[in-house]
Amino acid sequence: MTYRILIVDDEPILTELLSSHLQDHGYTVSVANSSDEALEKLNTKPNLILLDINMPGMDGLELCKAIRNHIVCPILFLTARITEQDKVNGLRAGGDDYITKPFGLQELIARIEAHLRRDERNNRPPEVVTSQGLIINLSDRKVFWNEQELSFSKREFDIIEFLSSNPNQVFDKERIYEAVWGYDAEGDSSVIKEHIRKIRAKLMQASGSEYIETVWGMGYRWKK
Amino acid sequence: MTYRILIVDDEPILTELLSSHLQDHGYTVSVANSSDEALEKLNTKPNLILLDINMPGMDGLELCKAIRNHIVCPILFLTARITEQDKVNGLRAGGDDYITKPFGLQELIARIEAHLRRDERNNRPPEVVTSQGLIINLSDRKVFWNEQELSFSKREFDIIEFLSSNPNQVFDKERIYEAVWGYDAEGDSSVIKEHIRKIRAKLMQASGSEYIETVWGMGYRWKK
DNA sequence: ATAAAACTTGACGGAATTTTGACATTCTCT
DNA sequence: AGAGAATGTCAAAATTCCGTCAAGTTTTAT
Repeated sequence: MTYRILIVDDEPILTELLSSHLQDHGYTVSVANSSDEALEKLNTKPNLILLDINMPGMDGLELCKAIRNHIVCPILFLTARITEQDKVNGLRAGGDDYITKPFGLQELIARIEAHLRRDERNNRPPEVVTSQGLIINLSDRKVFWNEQELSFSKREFDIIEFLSSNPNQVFDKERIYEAVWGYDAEGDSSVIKEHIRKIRAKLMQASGSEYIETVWGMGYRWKK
Repeated sequence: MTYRILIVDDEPILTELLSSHLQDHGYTVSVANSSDEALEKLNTKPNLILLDINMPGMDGLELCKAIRNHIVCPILFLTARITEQDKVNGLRAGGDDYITKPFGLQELIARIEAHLRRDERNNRPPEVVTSQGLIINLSDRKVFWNEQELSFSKREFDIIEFLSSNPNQVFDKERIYEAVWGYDAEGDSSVIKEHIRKIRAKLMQASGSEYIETVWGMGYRWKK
């Protein structure tokens, strides 16, 4: 899953820097240089918002409240101020965290990740059930065939998770590789056929049926 | 346990009356006569909030949403209105119940108690009991194996608390480190395997069984 | 102040996983 | 049918990860 982040700040230099840095970390980034623009860009359905608290026109705090009327996602304030009162005001307006300028990019990334994870944990459906008694529990990362638990390695489970969460769709090896290894991973996506083999063997041994179908020349698909 | 109740209403006469009545029933009461005051008084960590829906300035519904961004507790609306639409609006804003004015004090107490009871059931497990006689008391920070108390250091207990509160889920070392040390802590999350080792040794010595499972390449999980 | 306990660090070996590459098989198209 | 490309199989190599220990540092208790 690749996350979308909306940056709201009126300093183009800063937004430019942040944007490219976040993109390097695999995020999809939208930028708004004004409050109005920010409200428009909410339709990109960001997973997280970085919000400069000092903005001309509508204040960052006001904007925060306005945003809260539309979507639910973590909102992190970027600010030079740091008084306790500011903090209270920000949280009161519906913000989730404060990051004071100047901040390290590492810290920024760490906080973003923390909030995204927390947010994700709050609204993740716990499990996916597929045909004929095979249960894939995504939060526990366990797979059951009837009462029996099947054991999969990390990569194997990640591939199962990706495919079974998007049943009946065909994904080529590059796509799967990107989803599981990461967009910037270097390496040969031909490893996948080996992992697929292992997965198939385990599933077949336990259940006696095929869950992953090869679509020749196109990729693989999870049958449902 | 004595519960804290926050009353939010702009009519001093009413708040005065309610306050003394609730105090007679053993509750600790805070009063806010405006929305701003209400938000400030959230730091008293009320267990329940009585909220007048008709308030000057920020509307009761808005206030309710704002409160919801900060704490989780039952919110009961006090209102003269009673249309179905109002009810829907209120619940949508995050309210838990409606009490229409004028109301009997007995009824009020009854509803408050009902909600407190329900709330307590929902999110205050004072202790976690896991398989075979192991008891983890989170509020006292003590662990028992049958009658015998086991001793854990702070870090050890923190890790046990985090894992056992989220049984069966797998957390990688970074995630555990973040949860226990804090998301902005610097340091090497590899310390965790050493703490895990200590925890396992103590639990094994006392109970003879494994509670923490290693999921290779993914992290650790509390078996339940 | 001193001792004890808790916490952290780094290194090592072994174990499980992941990757690689050679080769076999299957499929598509002519 | 046969060439070429894509996929499947297998075993060995490379890598990553975990458990353990010993030693150093910090914190807490006496």
